[in-house]
Amino acid sequence: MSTVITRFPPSPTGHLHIGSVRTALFNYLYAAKNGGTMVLRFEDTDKERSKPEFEEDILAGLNWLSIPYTLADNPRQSERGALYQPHIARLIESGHAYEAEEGKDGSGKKVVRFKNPNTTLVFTDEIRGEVSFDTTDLGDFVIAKNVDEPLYHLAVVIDDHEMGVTHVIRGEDHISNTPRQILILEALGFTRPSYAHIPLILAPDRSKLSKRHGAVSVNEYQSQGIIAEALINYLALLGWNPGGEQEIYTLSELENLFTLERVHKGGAIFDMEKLVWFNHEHLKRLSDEEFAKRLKHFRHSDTDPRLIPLIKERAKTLTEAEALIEEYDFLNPVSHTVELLTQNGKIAAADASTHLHALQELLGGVADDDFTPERVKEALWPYAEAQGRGAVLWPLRTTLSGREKSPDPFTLAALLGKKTVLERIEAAQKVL
RNA sequence: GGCCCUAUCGUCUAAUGGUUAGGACAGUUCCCUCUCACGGAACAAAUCGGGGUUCGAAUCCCCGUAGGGUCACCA
Repeated sequence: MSTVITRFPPSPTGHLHIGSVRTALFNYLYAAKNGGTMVLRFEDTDKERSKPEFEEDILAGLNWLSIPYTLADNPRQSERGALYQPHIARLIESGHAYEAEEGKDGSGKKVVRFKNPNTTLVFTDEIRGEVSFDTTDLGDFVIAKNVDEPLYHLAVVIDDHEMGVTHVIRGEDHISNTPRQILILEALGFTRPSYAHIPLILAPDRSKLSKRHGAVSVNEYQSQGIIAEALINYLALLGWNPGGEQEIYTLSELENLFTLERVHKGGAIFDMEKLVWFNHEHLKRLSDEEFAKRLKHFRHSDTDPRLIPLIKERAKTLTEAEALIEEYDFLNPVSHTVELLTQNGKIAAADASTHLHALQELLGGVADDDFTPERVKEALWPYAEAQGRGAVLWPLRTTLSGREKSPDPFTLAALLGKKTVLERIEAAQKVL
């Protein structure tokens, strides 16, 4: 059995699309699982729409996602012209194709058409089983603009053959292209690769996912604070499932589990909320150091390491993390209002003041060099229990944070240090 | 419209002839809790319809219906 070679052949006519990413991922996973490789080439025969910047964008996206690929020799179809010419000539010579004088502009230039044998063609799809077509419906389709320039179907067949592609795994939208390509490939005497057509990713209205439905390029998800691990995990499970009830997978786990047999036949709707859930799960699994690194890369500035655990627990995306950093400015001086300290009057100002005074005394008993959340809690808890936790802890927490919402007061106290804590209590007392 | 593909909770899915049809996201309720977050528990929610085959069908077959894809000198 020959080495498995799969392929990812994007046309550089736009940013790396989320659907393309999943196709690339499935191709990579299949190759990895079977000890093969995925080759990448650019199908840029459409000269008007193909742009170098999109090639770079596609490569950058794959790198960001850590999806490995092998760049083909002469990866651009536009630069492989010499390779196609003999095949076109051979097809004409053998009578499988002919030149036809019918330029649509009436200029008299000649295109090359494939001589359709008008038969029934059956191929086996690894996901769908046998699929049959009557090729008569296709007519004598055009396979080259002229004797030197191949069109998509011809170029694909020749490229796949030259690159030793054994498995063609692509979107369901290519299923009706397959008979044409098999016809050409057999006329050329090439061996048929295995085919697998994976279901499409759908918008919430079940139509093909496109720009009008929101983000479709990986860049956009990246800039929304989605991390690569989460996108990979989510996309892998859209239209495929290894069975069982595990949801969180790493790329290397997926490499071991992937099989085409378990790929679905029906399209799947893209659900941003579930992606965000996966993102939060993967974010929580990052070490504090790694989280800080990602965050730095995302917002281009450092974050106080003491804040990292607090943010990691709360932010579902790096964008949310960024917003939380703005919000969690506890380390800077805070200001107090009576409304805040008394929970809008729910707690009597006099009581709040009394409690703060008592807490001040208790905190004085905690050693400066042992000012941990646990120690602080130990010192204050009995008093809070006795006096009513809400009445005691709310004023303390708002005193320390200056905000309605924040982490708990013990964590904050340890974060700020004993000296600052006592200063803030003083300041709050003055307001009350 | 022709051809092709598909069909389990709102969404992603498990169950490959025998389960009270399971899990996850979202939703609701409750617990934990000074707030936010985390965590825990529970509730609600599905086999597109009709015929077969079978002791037994979400699962196999047929017919409908619905959705999608594709019909370029684009890829």
